[in-house]
Amino acid sequence: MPELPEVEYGRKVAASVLQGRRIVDVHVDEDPIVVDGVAAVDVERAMRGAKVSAVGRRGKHLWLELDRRPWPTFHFGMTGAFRVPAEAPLILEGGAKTPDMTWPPRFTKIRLRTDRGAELAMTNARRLGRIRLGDDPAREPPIGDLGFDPLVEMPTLAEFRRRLGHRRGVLKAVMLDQTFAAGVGNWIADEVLYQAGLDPRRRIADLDPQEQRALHRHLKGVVNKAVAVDADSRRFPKTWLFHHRWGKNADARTSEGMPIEFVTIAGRTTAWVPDRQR
DNA sequence: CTCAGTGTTCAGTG
DNA sequence: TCACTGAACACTGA
Repeated sequence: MPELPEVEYGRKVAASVLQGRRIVDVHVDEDPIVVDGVAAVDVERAMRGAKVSAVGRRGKHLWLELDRRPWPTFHFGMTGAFRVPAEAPLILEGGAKTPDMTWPPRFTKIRLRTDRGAELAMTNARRLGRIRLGDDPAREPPIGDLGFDPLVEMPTLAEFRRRLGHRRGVLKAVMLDQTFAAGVGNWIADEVLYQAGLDPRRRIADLDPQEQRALHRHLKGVVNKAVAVDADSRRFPKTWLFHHRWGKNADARTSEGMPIEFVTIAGRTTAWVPDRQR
């Protein structure tokens, strides 16, 4: 459940179960997603019996704020989600055609239960996710190294321009850089550049003030809108590129009938509309 | 059998 | 130092 809006939805799901509750039982799989010399039992020990005051998020990272240290942190990688029973996942994992409503769901890596009997699971089909422990995760790497979070700490236009001034690279690469804007991933980067009317191959240093303003406005706009609808893509505006970018069809077109091009930039498939992006 | 994918990191090059 | 590329990680279905 990769980008900022999907992770924010995961934060809300976890908070709905955990906030103010005590974790009475937890099972963590011994799996490569548990890293940095941490064993599954270490994560279990950190969580079992602890009371959760809040679920934090910055960019694509989540953590549990407990009444003792260390705190567990979570990253979903290319796939993954926090799940609760009887609630359909936001994104289908493992190439599923229909929502997996079994419990525990396929690809579960962590399961826990609270003093109210509520359950939460973390899934991670492709196992590129990460679980760590930290004494103050928001300030330690990797979370401490992140740039601004566009949902909760979107800079003013003046500050945004100042930060752009420190960057070289092409637009798409800068948008994907987590030390610039935390939580922007492949589809958000493309959506923002599409709405801002900017060619993803352009150099950041070549933007004029109006183009900088468009980038600022649409970054804020796309993230806020996606979060406002709980990252449910069926409720994204019909005009968004998002609805037409998947599958890499040679004849893919926007809602206005403009052809969509697919190129690789910064190592990622980039969907853009030459008729609209300069 | 091959390939790509809503992500990150690391080694190597310029 | 910085920008950039390609590979690696890991899994699944088209």
